[in-house]
Amino acid sequence: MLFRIDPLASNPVFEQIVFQVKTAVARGVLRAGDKLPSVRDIAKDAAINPNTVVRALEALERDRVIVRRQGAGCFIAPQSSDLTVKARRAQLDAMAVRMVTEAFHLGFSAADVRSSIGDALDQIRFPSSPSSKRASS
Amino acid sequence: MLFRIDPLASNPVFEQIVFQVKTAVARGVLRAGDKLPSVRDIAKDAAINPNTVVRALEALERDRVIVRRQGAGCFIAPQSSDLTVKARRAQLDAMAVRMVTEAFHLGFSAADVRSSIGDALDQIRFPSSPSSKRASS
Amino acid sequence: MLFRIDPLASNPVFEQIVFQVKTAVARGVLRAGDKLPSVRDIAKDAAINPNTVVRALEALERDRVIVRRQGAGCFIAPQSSDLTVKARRAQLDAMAVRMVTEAFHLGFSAADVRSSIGDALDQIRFPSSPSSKRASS
Amino acid sequence: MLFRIDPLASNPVFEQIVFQVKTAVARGVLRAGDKLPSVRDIAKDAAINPNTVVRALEALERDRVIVRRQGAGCFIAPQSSDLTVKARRAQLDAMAVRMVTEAFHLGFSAADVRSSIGDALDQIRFPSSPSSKRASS
DNA sequence: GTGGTCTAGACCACA
DNA sequence: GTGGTCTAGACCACG
Repeated sequence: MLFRIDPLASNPVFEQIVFQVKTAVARGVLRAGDKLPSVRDIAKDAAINPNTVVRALEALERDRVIVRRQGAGCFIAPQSSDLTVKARRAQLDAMAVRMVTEAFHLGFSAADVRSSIGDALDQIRFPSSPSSKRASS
Repeated sequence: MLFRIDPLASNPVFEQIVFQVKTAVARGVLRAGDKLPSVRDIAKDAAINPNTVVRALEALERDRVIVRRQGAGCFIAPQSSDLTVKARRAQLDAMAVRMVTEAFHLGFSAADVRSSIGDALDQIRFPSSPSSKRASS
Repeated sequence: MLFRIDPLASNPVFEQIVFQVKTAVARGVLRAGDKLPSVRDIAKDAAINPNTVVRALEALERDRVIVRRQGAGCFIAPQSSDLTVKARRAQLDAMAVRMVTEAFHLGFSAADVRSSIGDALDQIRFPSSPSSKRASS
Repeated sequence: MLFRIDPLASNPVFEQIVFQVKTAVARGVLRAGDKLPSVRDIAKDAAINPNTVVRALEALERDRVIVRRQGAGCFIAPQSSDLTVKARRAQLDAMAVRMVTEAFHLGFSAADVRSSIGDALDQIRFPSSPSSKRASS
């Protein structure tokens, strides 16, 4: 897997990596058990500092997107979350409010927002059982 | 108007102020021409440094949410985006992809996302002329 | 790159920095991707406070002249205006009216103004594609 | 004469007054010897603070656009300047460089700038002898 | 009274 | 090392 790092982007490099892995997982490009390239390979491919790659992997492990096994490498984790339903719901709603507010200030209508969200959802490979209760606790 | 600042939150204090003003405008609590409290008053209310308030107001002026007038105060600006349709659309879509991706990793379904967005949209007071009403969702 | 700061000038120090960077870009001295000196170096060179430099860089980023990347530095951005043609044109015309009016009160003729503008234009390195070549002057 | 004050403008109120007087003179709407309304009339018309009007008149007197006579009122002055040719030329060129630089960063071409300046010049009523030597000293 | 600018010095996040 | 944020306190310009 290759990462496309935009050196002129406003967000940090490590965050770009994190988001690209998350996107790949969400779109089914990466699946549970898949192995990520080594830190040094990622760093060489993307021409970035290995420490930055490590930071990205730490963030991904924190979010339970990957698991890091000593000497073996990093693997995509089966989807799970250790957050409570309430906490997860609060995060989702906060993101929704934020997005909708910014969209308002950009001059978009409610229909515009729904349309954009719809387009984004179409690119995601959701698990077969579409219930919000599948995540743990 | 009062600001609720969480000094322990991960996002910067000045950004919390920015978002709270944007939310108030989007919900119709603040309207074009309304005057914000003075820098000193906001700082005292929120128990933060006046310079931090100034930084928030600078960001709000940059986003055309308020105008700052020396000696007079800060006022909510009439909504007007000088940005290209293309640039605005790109921002909206990026936010949508980001939100949907994060929602996926939190274990939510497409229906959950649509529902959360719908709830958030219900709290916004959009301008009277509903521009592009496209078929969506 | 060195900055020449006049602490006694009527315009703010941070604005002097902003204008000097913009001039350097317009004259081709600085090009897209070029790295600016660090905040601390600029502050030391110009004998001003680092926060003042930061303020200048924030203004330059707002105007899309530079991008700031945490931990990496500040870089000249590729030229790209996300502003509406109408908004940009309004800004240009306002500047023209202002300049011409002030020139009149300084006792200059129309020819003087055109000559001065011509001299200034000769120092700018415009992009290769000469967009709208309208009949003028 | 009435002043149009834009409470949402970025520039100070007193500066708006100054510029409107200068524009009126440059366009021949106001001529040497014409009397301006009293401070209190201007303040009442524009719904602004009398002190702000006084500040504007002081600035206009400093620029030799008007003369203030005790008890008589303010009058448009015959065009003159106490600046040296060199100083005036420097001011003109600085304005030109500034305008051209900003125009560059807005994405305009040299032709665009010349055209905009030409339009602005067409609105000015220059004195019959179009020489830059008519101003004093 | 309002906001605008500048200084000095601290601590944190990113590469 | 880089920039990002915050505090504290000063002085000036505008209404």
